Amino acid sequence: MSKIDLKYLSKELNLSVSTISRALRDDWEISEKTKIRVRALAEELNYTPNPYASSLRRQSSQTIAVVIPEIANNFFTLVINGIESVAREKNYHVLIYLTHEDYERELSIINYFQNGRTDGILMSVSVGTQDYAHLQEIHRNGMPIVFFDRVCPDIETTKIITDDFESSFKATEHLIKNGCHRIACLSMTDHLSIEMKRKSGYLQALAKYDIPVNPEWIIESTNDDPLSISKIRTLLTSSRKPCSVFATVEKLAIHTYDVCKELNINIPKKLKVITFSNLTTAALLNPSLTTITQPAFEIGKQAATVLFKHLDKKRFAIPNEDIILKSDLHIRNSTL
Amino acid sequence: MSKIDLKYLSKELNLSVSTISRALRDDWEISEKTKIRVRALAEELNYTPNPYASSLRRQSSQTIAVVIPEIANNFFTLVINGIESVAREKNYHVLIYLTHEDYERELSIINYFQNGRTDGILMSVSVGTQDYAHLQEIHRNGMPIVFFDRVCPDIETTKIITDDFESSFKATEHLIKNGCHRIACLSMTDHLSIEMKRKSGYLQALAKYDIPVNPEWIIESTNDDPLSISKIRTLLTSSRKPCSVFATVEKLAIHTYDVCKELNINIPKKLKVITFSNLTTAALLNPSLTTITQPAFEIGKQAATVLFKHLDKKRFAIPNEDIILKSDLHIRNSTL
DNA sequence: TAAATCAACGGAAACGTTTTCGGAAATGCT
DNA sequence: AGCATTTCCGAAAACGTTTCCGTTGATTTA
Repeated sequence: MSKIDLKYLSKELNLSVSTISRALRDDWEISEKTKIRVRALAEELNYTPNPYASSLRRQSSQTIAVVIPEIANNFFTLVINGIESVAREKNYHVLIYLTHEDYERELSIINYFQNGRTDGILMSVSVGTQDYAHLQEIHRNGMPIVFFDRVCPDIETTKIITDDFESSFKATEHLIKNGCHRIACLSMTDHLSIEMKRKSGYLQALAKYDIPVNPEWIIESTNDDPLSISKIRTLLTSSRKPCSVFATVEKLAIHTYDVCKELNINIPKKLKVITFSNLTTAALLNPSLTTITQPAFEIGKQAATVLFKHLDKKRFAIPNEDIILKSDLHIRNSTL
Repeated sequence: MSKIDLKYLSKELNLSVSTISRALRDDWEISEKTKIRVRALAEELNYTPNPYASSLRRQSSQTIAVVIPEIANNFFTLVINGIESVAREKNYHVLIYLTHEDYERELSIINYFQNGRTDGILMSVSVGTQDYAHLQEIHRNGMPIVFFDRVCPDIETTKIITDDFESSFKATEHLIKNGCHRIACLSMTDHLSIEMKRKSGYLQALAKYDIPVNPEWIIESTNDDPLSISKIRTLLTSSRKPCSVFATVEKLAIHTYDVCKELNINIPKKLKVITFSNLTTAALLNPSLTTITQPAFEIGKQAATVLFKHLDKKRFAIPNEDIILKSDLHIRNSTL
């Protein structure tokens, strides 16, 4: 096939290019009769408009960008599913960018967006970023952003989050009520909003039950897996070891399982484990894993919905508010 | 910020638009002195070219599309990671489209691509498609496609696959050698190339050991989870039940675990399970799951590499060949 | 020294849409 | 009938790049 564009259709039908264009967009200035003719031929030749010409002229790309730290992670894939479910309905396209938790990558990705490649951004910031200037700038320049889960609190936009403080509190309380007072907390970093909230939920629960805080049991890890594992190994072999672990991210709980297997530490007898996780196989693990599960699909859906509400009607400014969804606590054998 | 484009830069520097454009692309017709001036200002004002204008003019989008059945699946996310690792290096953007295993969706997605939105396609076909006309057509129209895992054999292009027949044969043989002759085979559909190969590996192994085939033990499922589960339940409660299960896809093995838990069937004592899977937690399951693991990241990397070899040099036609990577058999407790 | 080459840049067309503006024909109104 | 609307459509500008082609002044060549 040679390429078929509006010009070709117009030649074929003895109509002007503009008439064709309007007929296809169902403009009221075009008679029903010609609309039908045009549509018929367009259908027959399988005409599809050139998205770049269209985007250039309309100054809108019909595309949204999703910026996430990683993709081999059930939480984020479910979020993507949620986003995609509404993007598809709106006939938008979804660009996915991975920061790999790295600040430099995040920076260069955001820079890509300076010139209209995308109509809006849905984002979860990476652990590596401590400076939000790049986000501030692109937001100031008028690019709509909606954050989810790992948000940037200083930017005036909607953030879709979960009740991290409360569920961390509950999780820790759950461990305490099961008779465990020596609770370690495994987290990634201190710079993420969610990590801070989760940790303070943990601390608050300890405080409520007058349990002293042991700083050695508060582990801060990075994205470096071997390092995390060795930190966990050190923790579990120290003379003053904890009897349970509260992990703020799934990966650290999995590492804990690995280390326990290696060291022959029985879960839950010697160590109880609870974690934030969207693992589909949590119930099938040995032992089944107690999790705090975020409504990931719903998070993606809500984030996309807010963004599209703005994209549909530009007059609707994205409100500066937090939308807080509830996580579920699934009690399983790892905390028995 | 007002938008800064070539025109703005040209006004600012008293140069023509074309000179600016060429200076930024490091054209040899521009003197080093002006190049430096132009670059300096562009840098200072953080100029980024409008991708749509550029794509429209150059008739190339710097974008590749990845079409996969689903994303909440470790195999595909690892493939995406592989693809992204090379796309990033080439400064290409990655659009991701999900078919949800549905033929209609796949059709409409492929139709999106008729007009230059993407420079090439990396694809794994969905279980729902039995007619490849849409793929044939877009390929005939000159769109580069590279298939991976679930390929379309009739299209003359490169396909990145794994040694499905051999590893299925080995997997089945592994069960046989562990003393199990009543082996069921759980698969998704008969229409996918990989499913056929996996099943024939299974059949061939049975044949080698003179084990009769029991058609009731060859279950064909769909993407409908409840249906799959009920089929598995029926299988495991029938009077003539198998003593082991070979699953061609991860999800069916997980369903099997679920059903066994529900019915209190001990794995591996009453039922052995082996499956194709990229689950990160396979070793932590109860019992740990024996898997055939495909080199997913490498598959993505190779697929992207072949595509970019063509995109870099159009004279390099994508060869019509199969690139076969090896899967690994990880023997764990579920087949003890 | 005249012609030819060359380096460095500008003008304008082109990519395929969308949209503004305007105009001819058809229709409605008094 | 005469005028004002309305209906339907075409011409052309615009979106921001890239690239073809031309131009100018300087340098080289015969």
